Amino acid sequence: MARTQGSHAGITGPRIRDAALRLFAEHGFAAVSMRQIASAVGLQAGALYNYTPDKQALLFSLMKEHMDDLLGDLARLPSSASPSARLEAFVRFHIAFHLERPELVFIAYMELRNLTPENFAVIEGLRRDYENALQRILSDGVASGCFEVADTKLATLAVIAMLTGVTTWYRPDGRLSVPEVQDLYWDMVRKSVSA
Amino acid sequence: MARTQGSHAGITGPRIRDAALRLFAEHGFAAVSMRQIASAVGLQAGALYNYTPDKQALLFSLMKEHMDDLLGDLARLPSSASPSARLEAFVRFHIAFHLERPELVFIAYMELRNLTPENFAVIEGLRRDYENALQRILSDGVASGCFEVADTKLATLAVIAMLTGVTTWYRPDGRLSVPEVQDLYWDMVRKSVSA
DNA sequence: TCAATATCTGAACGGGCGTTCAGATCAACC
DNA sequence: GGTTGATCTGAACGCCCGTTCAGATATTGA
Repeated sequence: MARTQGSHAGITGPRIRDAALRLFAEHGFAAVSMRQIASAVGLQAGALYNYTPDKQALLFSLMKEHMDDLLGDLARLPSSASPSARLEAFVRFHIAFHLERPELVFIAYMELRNLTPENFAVIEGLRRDYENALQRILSDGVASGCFEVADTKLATLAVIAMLTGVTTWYRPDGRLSVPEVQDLYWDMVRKSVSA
Repeated sequence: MARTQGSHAGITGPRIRDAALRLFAEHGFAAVSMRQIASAVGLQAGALYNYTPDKQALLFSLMKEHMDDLLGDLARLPSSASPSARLEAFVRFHIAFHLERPELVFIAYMELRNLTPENFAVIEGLRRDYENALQRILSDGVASGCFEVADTKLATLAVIAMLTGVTTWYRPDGRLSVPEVQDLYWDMVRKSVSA
């Protein structure tokens, strides 16, 4: 027998993932070469193919894991509270989650068109699951009379777009802390769907 | 003497611009080659260089003209009305303008990182001018008591992000007309900044 | 009609691309 | 300590890249 697992596989794999994440976020998927990724990890390009079947799979796995994390964490939010409390929890969660991983968020939004049609369909389905979770909250709130929203689908997309925009300007060393940002966005969202 | 102007220049130039616009929007700047653009216009790649010094200038001119159009049209909105009326006009204008040119909007948001630092600074400056116009409206409204906004800078970015998101889902043959979309977004924005 | 010149072609330049693979290297188990 | 197999190198494959430019082509003013 020999090694049951590659001795470096457990280290090199994540390092490749991190390098690809950083480079894709900075320059874009199409503008980053496998040789650049390999160089960032201290490898030759060929060695990458011990860890990914091809460049496309590298992008897809980053986006897929990101969406799985997003939906997994979302599912842990309390679902029995009032629509207003659930909406507040959603807003605060969305902001915190996205600010914790700006590079993944950037990739997940910008590189959709670089996915193969099959991979795109998978990510798009997960994205829709996420949107549906918010739409459910808004619908419940409208049904119970605590929200007044003319079109829950449009409101869902509007709220998500507004919240996700935080990643384009927030800086950890900036004027506002994360809780302050959460408070400010929650105040706007709360009013925008209020009766 | 000979031709005072190239007989095709007035036709080929815009055709190159349009092809580049379409291809950049569909595949991304980095993923589109000069040969693809030339082929879409029925030329060899070398001929493009009669119309643009290089690929970067092609991207920059698209984005620069887009921002100039945006700011030019914005300046035509009435500026003497009440903050509330000015905000409504801004919201309706932003939606209509962006839905009329989804490809340019897409490029202007997605390809910023493919600009040279100098070109990026120019576009970023114009973008800030646009944001400042909205922030002025919000500040005036806060000063006159008709708006209640805790942080006008954050609210500015939040509103723009929310409105621009319309381009990611709106389809001309979809469920909602442009005026309906404008009404729905204006309703949400109005409430989100209300006192 | 013909000279002038705007426009375009076609080939070339040096270089980088994603991917493959034979063989070198090296760590873990017997 | 030798064997095994995971890991990696280095070279190669065919192809495409942005850009340049000499020369062909096309159109207009004279």
